[in-house]
Amino acid sequence: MAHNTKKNLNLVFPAPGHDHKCCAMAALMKAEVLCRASGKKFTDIRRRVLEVVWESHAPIGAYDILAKLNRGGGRTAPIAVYRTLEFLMENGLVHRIASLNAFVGCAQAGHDHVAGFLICHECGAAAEMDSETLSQALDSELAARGFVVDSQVVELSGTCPHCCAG
Amino acid sequence: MAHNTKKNLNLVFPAPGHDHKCCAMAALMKAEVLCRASGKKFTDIRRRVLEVVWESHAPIGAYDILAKLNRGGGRTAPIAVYRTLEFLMENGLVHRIASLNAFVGCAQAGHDHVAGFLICHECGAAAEMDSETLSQALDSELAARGFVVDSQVVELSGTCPHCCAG
DNA sequence: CGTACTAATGTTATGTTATAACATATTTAC
DNA sequence: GTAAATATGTTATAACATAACATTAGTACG
Repeated sequence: MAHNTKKNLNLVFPAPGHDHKCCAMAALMKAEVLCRASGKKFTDIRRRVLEVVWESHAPIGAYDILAKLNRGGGRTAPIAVYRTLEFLMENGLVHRIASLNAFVGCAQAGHDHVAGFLICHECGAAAEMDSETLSQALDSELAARGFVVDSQVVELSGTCPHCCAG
Repeated sequence: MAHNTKKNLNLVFPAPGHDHKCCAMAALMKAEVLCRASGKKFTDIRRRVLEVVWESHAPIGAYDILAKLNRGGGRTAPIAVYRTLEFLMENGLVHRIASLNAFVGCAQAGHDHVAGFLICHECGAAAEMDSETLSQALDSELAARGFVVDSQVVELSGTCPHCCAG
């Protein structure tokens, strides 16, 4: 079996000087639209957690999210953050990065994809790697050997293009 | 670029009724040999932790290891387990499974490989997947796009052949 | 041998990540 | 408007991991 992965590795690391407000804004609007479409409630805390997650492209820990929510005197509890993250993950708005115990905004919300991640340990940013073809090929190879995959964690750490150049 | 992954996915889930004593024994002997060869000390606690890890093919948490070390009245502290696991990982005798916060014996100690894991959520067993070719291909595709990989976490969960059959 | 050095382990405390259990409030459907 | 479902609040604790420093056990070399 031959396959060319080139066209499928749809990987995008945002440039250092990009207009990040746009990323965040777009993500929030999309979240709102998606929730509305599926009858889910995009409540205040859900919006605020997602805003915090989208403050950068680097995965952020639950307790760091908590601290940001509570900057200025809030009293939100850890469990509230975890519950909210669970909701956001179930609805494809956030991903968990197991190797970092951290969370990152989903760059392709609404696409119902299986994502892998590239994590730059220089700038901290994580990019989704959309390698559906590769992953499907692997899964079917495995299935042929009797192992049926139903979830995956693929997290590659290294240096991103911008930091390589930097 | 074409590549056939078939011959490289060297994946082995031990059968339910296999003689596990042999697995454990072999792993311990190999550890001893490797340590001797590299001038590292295979001390008592290192041996005992590795024994516990090899009690099964299912990844085990650090605190579960601790509990087993202390069954019968020991007073080993958590840090001792973590230090020991660090040593065992540095020396290629144990792997960490990030998605489970758990540790598993290395099935190919001494080979200096980059491993991925298949984890069965029926029986709990984890098998190393030796897909050097696949991984190298992916890494070079990524390098071509400017991302230089230097470590990876690949953990696929699903149902193993024995549990599929069972 | 013995002493200085390094590696390994012990001890105590604490930091970090995540969830359980139950109460209250808000929304939705009828 | 009330019951049911959903969402959030409150308190406590479980589970995972490391920091800082003391002590012990090997090793190297005079």
